Amino acid sequence: MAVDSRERVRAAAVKLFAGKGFHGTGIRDLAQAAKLSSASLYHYMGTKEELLAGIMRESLERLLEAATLVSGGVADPRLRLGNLVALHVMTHAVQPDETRVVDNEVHALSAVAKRTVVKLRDDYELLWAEAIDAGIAAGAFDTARPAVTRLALLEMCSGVARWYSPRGPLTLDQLAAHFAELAMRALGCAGIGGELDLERCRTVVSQVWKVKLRGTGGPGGAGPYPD
Amino acid sequence: MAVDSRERVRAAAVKLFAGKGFHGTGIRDLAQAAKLSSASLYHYMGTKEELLAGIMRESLERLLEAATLVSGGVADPRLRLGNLVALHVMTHAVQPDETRVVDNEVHALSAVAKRTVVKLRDDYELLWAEAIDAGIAAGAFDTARPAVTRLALLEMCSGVARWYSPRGPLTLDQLAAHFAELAMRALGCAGIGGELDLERCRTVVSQVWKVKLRGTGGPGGAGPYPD
Amino acid sequence: MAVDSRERVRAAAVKLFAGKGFHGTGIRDLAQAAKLSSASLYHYMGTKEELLAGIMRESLERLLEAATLVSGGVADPRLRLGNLVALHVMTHAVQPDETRVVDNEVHALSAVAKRTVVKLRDDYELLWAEAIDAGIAAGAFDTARPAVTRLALLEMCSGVARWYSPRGPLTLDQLAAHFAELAMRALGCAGIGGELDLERCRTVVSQVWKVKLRGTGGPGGAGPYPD
Amino acid sequence: MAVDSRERVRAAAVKLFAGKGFHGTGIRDLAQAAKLSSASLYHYMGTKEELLAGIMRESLERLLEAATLVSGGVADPRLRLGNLVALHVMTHAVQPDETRVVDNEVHALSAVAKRTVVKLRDDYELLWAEAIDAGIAAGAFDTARPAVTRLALLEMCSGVARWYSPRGPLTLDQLAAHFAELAMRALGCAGIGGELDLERCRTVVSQVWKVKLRGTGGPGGAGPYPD
DNA sequence: CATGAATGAGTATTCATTCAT
DNA sequence: GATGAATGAATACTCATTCAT
Repeated sequence: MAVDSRERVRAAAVKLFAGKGFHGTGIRDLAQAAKLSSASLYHYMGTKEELLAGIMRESLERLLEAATLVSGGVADPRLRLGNLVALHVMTHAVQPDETRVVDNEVHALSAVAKRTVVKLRDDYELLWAEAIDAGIAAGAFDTARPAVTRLALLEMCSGVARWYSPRGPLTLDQLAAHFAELAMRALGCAGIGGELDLERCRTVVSQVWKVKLRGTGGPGGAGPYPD
Repeated sequence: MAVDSRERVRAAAVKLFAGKGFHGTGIRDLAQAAKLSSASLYHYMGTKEELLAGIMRESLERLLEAATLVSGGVADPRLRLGNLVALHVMTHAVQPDETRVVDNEVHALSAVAKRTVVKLRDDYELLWAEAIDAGIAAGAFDTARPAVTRLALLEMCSGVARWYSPRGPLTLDQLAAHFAELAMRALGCAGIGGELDLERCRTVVSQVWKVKLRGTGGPGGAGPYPD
Repeated sequence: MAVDSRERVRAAAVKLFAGKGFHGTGIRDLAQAAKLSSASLYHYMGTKEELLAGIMRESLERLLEAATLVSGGVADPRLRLGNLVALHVMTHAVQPDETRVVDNEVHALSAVAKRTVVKLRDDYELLWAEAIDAGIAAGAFDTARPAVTRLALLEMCSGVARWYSPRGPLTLDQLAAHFAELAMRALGCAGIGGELDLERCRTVVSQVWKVKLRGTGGPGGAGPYPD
Repeated sequence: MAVDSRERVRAAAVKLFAGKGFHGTGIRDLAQAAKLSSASLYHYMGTKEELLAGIMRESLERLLEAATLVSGGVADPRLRLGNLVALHVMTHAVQPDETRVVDNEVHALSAVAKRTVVKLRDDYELLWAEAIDAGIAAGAFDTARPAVTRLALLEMCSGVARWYSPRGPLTLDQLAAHFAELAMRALGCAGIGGELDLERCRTVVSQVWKVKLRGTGGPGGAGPYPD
């Protein structure tokens, strides 16, 4: 029961912070969404800001762990980056609320908490940077401004959280593959889509976030974006 | 004096809404930033929400006008999209606060205001969609999922507002050219950078936003992002 | 405790609204009078206007119920009106704050609440109108302008709330009897004072308003009005 | 022009204070109704409270003067009181806003201003008291509680300001005559309506308030109260 | 004569948080 | 574990009033 409540609070916070922003979400909103009184809320959380910080830290830790799992030991920089892109896109598609909170609510953090979060984010981006640099060093990638390109690709992939719908025409794998292809093109590198380990990415996302995924299952109907 | 104050309020709101979010910005913050008492603020604005809505509407109207100016009458879809990309990137680089407010604070709008803003955004995106569709129809572009690619590119370009610094190593033109190149690659289309009318984009941004631009001037020193 | 506070808030509101008017009473005044912080006030009320509307509605419902109790089943229109007058006067003497709020603060109500209150007031006045009309039809009453006379009598009786003091020389019964006599004279009808059921009126007032009445007890000393 | 504005302010204040109460009327409401900016308002008034006090004092002075004019030198107490009643009713019918402000907004006055106003009110009521006492002494009036009866009659007559409409079926003279009759009945004194000097009352009201009256002209159509 | 600009103090209401039960 | 009660501080916004122009 306690665990249940704790999770309900966490889940409510993620959804509300994503939808209305940290400052736009009141403690009463949280209580209502978690089916608890606002006083009871405080059995399961510290302050509202600690709740936010916990969500962000945990989300980034999961992303970082997942990224390590899908990129570690992959020698080919192209595949390494491809997996990173696929994972990032899948994560943002499957957990849009968590990722939007991470991406949009840093400003609401205290200086101390911000430091932690920014550090995690930097560690994560380093994986991308290393893959890109390695690809350039190996002559596989071609881009005049690696850092700019990295930022461009990260933003492109993070944007998925803002528009992807699981009820749309794309499966997770199709989505991830398309973005991996876009990334490779951006880096001047012909399609290696067939060699991506999408299943591994899916499995990792599923494990790290403890969610079930519909896998490669077909589309679920007309979504909010046309194709 | 009145005009001055009105503009100070608007400018303060843009900066604060961008930095701390609409709900994170108090009327006292606004007053302090505008060097006015909180009561005096109300000589120059309606409600706080109307202030936000005004900023968003005006920003989108300017973007839409600018986009029409740089894309209208450009027959080649590649050049048309290239100009749209360059303009979008320049706008987000030059006016990062306005564009971040537009991109991040829609949730704070009332239903009525939201409708207006979403309509403007849709009109704007239509210009991109038409250029991409025309490019595909003409055989110039190659992408399996035009709509997904469009969203990916838009997010990629909008992200510029989150990290670009005018004090960094890239000039506006270099930035815009790089993103145009990324877009063309994403659409499977060889570099046409040389034919982009970057000067026209710069002029339009400058006029529409009534700001002076450093033009193609060299880099200003080390920025917050490495290259 | 909760009930206590709720009642304290209601009682404070009645007294203050009566004395200084709705708009003249601040939320801080209410809080102070209810011995609560202004924030705590909101545990026991909705908005300030809902508090007012609740007071007015409840007061009118009680008055209407009481009037029905003392006039229902009384065949003789003279006695029926006499009882209505006695009840009205007693109510205004015993609950001057509630009745003054009802009589003076309608303008502070929102359109919706106003409708409800006016409807109740109309229902109540209908009892008077019916008794007067019946008395005329029966030849017991004689007045050229029944509607005008009704309004005149109502205002005359309501005025009691503005000047009567329980510490004055008149008991409730004496007051009520005097006004019943005035009403009968106004309707050209010889004194029937002896037949009025003042005790029933007193009992009904006492029950409906849940107050103890000194009954027919003698005067308590010199009051604010001379006799 | 100045005089015009001053009168517009006064007129606006009377109407608004009567309709929404002193505390319910903002300085901006006054400015709008007087077609002036809120700053300009202060060319024609002191503080808002002084404006109210001025209105109340002046209204009471006019009423007192008028009452003196219609009752002075009238030997018969029945006629004297009859004239006072007729004048009071006419005044409340013709100037409902002024009289309602006087009757309802005393609580908004400062202690000093309240003293003046209460003194004037007492002086005025003394005229009624003297007439009633004289009538009793002369054996013309019969009432057990002269003071209570006086208060009852005053409230009855003042109520006219709350419901009379000049567009209703009663002319001023009919209204005044009816109330004089009610008063006489209340005082146990047969009809002396025919001897009332209604024309004199009308003239005095007209002069004192500087208004034109439709005189005894017929009814203007269906009004808000039936007869 | 008229007003836009300005504001300190105030408005009603909500905030996140604590605590006794 | 759960919550009704409570509140100091904050919220967005309005008040009556002044004054320079």
